[in-house]
Amino acid sequence: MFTERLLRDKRGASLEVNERARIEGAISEVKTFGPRKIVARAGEPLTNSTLLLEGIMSRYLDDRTGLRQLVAIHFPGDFLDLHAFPLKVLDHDVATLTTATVATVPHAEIEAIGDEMPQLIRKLWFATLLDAAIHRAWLFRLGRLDATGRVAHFLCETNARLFSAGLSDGRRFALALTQADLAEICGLTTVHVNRVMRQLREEQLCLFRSSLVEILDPAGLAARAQFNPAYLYIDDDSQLPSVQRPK
Amino acid sequence: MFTERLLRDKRGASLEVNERARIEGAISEVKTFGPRKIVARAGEPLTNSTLLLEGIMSRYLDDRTGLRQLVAIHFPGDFLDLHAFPLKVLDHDVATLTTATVATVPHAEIEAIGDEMPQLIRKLWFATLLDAAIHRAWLFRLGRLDATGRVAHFLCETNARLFSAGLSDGRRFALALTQADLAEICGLTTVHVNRVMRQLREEQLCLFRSSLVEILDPAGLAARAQFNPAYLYIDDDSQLPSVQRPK
DNA sequence: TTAAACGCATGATGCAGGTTAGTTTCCGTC
DNA sequence: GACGGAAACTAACCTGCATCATGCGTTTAA
Repeated sequence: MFTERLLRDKRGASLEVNERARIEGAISEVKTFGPRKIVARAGEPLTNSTLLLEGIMSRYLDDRTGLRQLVAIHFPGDFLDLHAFPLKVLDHDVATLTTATVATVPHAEIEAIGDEMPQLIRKLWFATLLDAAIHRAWLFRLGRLDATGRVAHFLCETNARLFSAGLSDGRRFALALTQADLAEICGLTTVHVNRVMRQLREEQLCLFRSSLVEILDPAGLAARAQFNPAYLYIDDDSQLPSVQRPK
Repeated sequence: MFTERLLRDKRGASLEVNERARIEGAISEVKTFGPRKIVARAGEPLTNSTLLLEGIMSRYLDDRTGLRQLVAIHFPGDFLDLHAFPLKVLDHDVATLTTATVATVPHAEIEAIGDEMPQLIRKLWFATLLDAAIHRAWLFRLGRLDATGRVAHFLCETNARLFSAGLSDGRRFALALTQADLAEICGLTTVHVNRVMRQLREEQLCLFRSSLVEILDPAGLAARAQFNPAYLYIDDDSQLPSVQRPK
């Protein structure tokens, strides 16, 4: 039950029953954090990794003046600091955004899995590379899209990820983030995110109020965002909007 | 000899003699590409990964109008598409920037290494996560630094990476990139990169002409860039400039 | 029950960086 | 030594987003 969303519908990396059992057996603890709590700090040696069961968490880097840039956002089913297993020490902080429930997996257990089940280790490797692919999409977003495109791209991505986790119907989903969070994701100011949201609303592309996102025009939003979900490696993404669906 | 720079001086992941031998034995082919050649395209299934021996290569995403965003740049010693082993298909293009010599490693060989040498697979995993850590630093760069900071940050990072590969003395290094390349890395226009380079020159921080970078004021440049090399996981980075060296 | 804090909304103003349109310098090659 | 093509560099203009400020409704906590 803890792993039902882990790698769900991920191309070529979905977990077998025995693999899920092995990971569930490796869990040492399940706990809940309040909202906006720091879970791990950059530079601190880690001996466990964290599987997110419920809530939203983030990974971020702060600049000298305290301005924050999120480098990743995580939803239920994400193994959010699995990369701490090979790296041992992280280069960023990890925190909750909402109240969040997590399962803890000791690195010693992952090490054992490496010896016992090479195929499963490869799937965990895959999971960390999926995060890297998302990093790359974020780089494109920050480097080449304007403010409206960035927010639209994030909303398309989030819809796709939550859809694949069974948490979006493809158009509507709960998202307990503030406009300030969006700003820290998209490299903008809160003020400007507010203007962008109004614009998306006025163009009848998307609504976002009281923690609910409603995509009115999936194709239009994807076009505005130049969004193509290929980088999410979802098994069947044909139901998801995309700028162009090649082949 | 092909692996002398691979994971060199990387914290806790340097290769043992037998591990290097295993990887060298896995190389199926060594070849050279001309400058600005596409080596792999997004969406294309791959059965080999590529170890860069000489030259500079890039990974990038293009937008609808052809504007390009580099998501990674690679120097000798980098295993530049090792992530293609678990992922099988890439989400971005791979190309040379200069003439480049590469060694090809079939995925079947990596698979075999997984069964034989779990420790070595973990180091290869580490190598892909190092790329992800660099992605995160690039996200910070694009999201929170101004144009001058971005270019300064890239130059500090490149100095550190080349230093760790034995290709920079810590202040001066060869870098056969154009200002247009810098623009595609930093999410700027070539015109603006040119302005920034002049500014760095006038502030006596850094020179870049005829493919040679000379850092005049390492501490000043690092400060302008808010650069801290921790994310590069270099064994001993104490000789590298940094904004603040904690502890 | 009030006040403080937070999230959202909107307006005015300024500047960093984009855009367009060049010129200049440095190549290699015929 | 003339030609062509890239890369580097410059200048004039314009705009998207940051910055600063203010108000308002709603939640939190004292």
